[in-house]
Amino acid sequence: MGKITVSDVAAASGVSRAAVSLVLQDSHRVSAATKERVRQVMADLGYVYDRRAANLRTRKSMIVGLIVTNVRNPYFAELTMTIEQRLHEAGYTLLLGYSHDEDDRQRGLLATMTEYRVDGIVLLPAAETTAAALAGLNGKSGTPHVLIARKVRGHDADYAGVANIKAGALLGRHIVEIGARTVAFIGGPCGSIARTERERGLRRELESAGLSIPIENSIGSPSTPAGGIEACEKLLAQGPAPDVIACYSDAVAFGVLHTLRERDLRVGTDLAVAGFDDTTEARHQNPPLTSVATFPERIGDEAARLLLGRIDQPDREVHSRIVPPRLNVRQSTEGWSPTASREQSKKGVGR
Amino acid sequence: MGKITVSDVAAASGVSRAAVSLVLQDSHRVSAATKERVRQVMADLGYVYDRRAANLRTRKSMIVGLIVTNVRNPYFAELTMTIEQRLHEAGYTLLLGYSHDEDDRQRGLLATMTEYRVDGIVLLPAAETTAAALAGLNGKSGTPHVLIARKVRGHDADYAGVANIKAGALLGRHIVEIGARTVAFIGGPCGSIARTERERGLRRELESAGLSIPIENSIGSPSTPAGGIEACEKLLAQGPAPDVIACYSDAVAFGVLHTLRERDLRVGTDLAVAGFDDTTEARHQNPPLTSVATFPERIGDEAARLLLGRIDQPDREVHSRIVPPRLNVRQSTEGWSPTASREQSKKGVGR
DNA sequence: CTGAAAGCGCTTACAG
DNA sequence: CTGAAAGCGCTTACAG
Repeated sequence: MGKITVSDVAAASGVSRAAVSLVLQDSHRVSAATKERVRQVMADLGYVYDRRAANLRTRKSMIVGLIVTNVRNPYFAELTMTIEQRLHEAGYTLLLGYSHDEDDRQRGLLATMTEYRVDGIVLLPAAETTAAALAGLNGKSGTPHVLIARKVRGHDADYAGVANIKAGALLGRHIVEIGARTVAFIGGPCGSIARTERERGLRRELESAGLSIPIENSIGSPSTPAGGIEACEKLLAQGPAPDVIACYSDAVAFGVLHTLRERDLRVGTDLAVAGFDDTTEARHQNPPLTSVATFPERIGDEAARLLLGRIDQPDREVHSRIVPPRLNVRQSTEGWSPTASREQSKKGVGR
Repeated sequence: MGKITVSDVAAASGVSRAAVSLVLQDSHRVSAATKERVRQVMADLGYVYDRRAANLRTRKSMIVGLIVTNVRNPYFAELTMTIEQRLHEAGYTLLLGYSHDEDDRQRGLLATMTEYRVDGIVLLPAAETTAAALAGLNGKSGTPHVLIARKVRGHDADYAGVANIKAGALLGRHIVEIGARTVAFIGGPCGSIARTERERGLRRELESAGLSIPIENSIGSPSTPAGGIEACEKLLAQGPAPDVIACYSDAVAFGVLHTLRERDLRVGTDLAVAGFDDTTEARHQNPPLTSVATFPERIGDEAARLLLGRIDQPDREVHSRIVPPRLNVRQSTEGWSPTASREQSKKGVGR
């Protein structure tokens, strides 16, 4: 009943412990006959390999840490799935933690993973992460790691993410093209680089056409439907709805659509709404939601590739992989036009 | 640059390795002064505790394995988040794997986790899991584990899940009450216990009111929006839409809503649609979706509790925690009535 | 192709 | 309160 070890297997099959270890690794230094015999003994005894011991000895762990803020967000769920898939293919198992966007929690998870001597870490940084909090990862006893989706100012590390300024600009141009005059940018964590960059791209294109987003029309929130509802209500409380509500993410947009429905504002007619990420749910909305695709599978893929590369060559130069976004136009903006909207106003709808 | 170990710390602080170990555990057998000195040395040297070595020695791991099929499904995402939270609070770290509903993959993950000597495993079994595939978990060198969401026929283990028959019955009664005559049950993995049970409860209530679900109106699919679209198209190809489409899950229902919209069938007027799980998205649909809540947070909570109990007492009797479901009625069924629907048919809408 | 010995980095009695 | 010794279960040169 006590755990069976290589020693037990060695004794029962009449070979040395080293020989058993070689069988475990399917070494060609052991005859086929011996291998078979030893394996039979293992099966009979119910031997189970102990990777912890093996890893301690070989100084590898074949474990990678994955820290994300939250997986209720389908975008992060997709990212997580892809990364697990790629690292699994490379023979790694994942140690998982959710930071809930809390710096303390993230710090604890990083410490734990370091103490387990993971071979590498994939980190989607909590919103307020400082370079100081990650400094330990780059020190002499650091851990190979890659940041995803959010960069951390002042922290030099491999990074995979989407071109957020470009993403904002794509939507900005589209807004100009449909002839909108008034625009709001809603949702997303206020300080975050991703939000800042999307807004910057958006404003750049709008301004080149003489449009702008009044400061009170840029409203942050958590990147969730609930956040979208809250931000949208704040926006509508300020005055008449703008021509376009650009949402930080599809998740936010879902909440916005909900709120607008409750107010009997017809999306795609009375006003236009768009999101970012292009989740599956976006095209299943009513009306289907215009969204800027940010390709979590590709980002996950690049992140896994970067990490494997760095584990292999810890001292190589730092790389960034920036995935280009794509605008997918759907009914939620396509249906809107300045005329249609103005007619509505005349009929008194829209307020 | 070579890794700093307890020996290095001991040498640098002039105490024995045992003493350093005791400091690490904050033992009262070491004086405060010594502790402070040793800790200072650790900080100066950049010492990082090696949990693998410690765990090897103490024969614990403080790691729990979590295997779920997929986390794109928001229901599973919520379950995962809750379990991580509870186990984290209890001091455990999670080893994660996605089975993608594949038996082979699941088998591999279970083997890996066993080899890492996890203290326990939380398993959301792949759809086709057999008792034989899990037999190893119950053997003499087994691992404490708990099954969630899906039972496995013939495998005796702790289990946390929702009362699926009851859930089906709740929806069945509601369907009878709104006066529907024709019903379909759409989506969900065909062989699975969850689907079978939800359908059984549904049929029981319908039959007690003289209604039934024709065999060709029970159509399986993956539990995703895409699965819902596929199953719904199959259903509509067979003839006129039924009064009610009961969907295996909200995920399936989202696909069904999408398909019905494309066919210009008005949900909540021409016909009724309902789902299971009551995800946040359900109440943000247009119209808001009637759904039977299945409380993933509560199931995750119970699962964590069961696992911790079993890790503590490996030989205790097997427990099941069955969470009662709740029906949340919304516009997608509430708006429908036999009359409204009949008027539609006369106008030629609905085909 | 095989065996005896050392060691990965920790903890735990045990004796002082 | 501290130290010397053994050991967790594996692998890796090294010598045969």
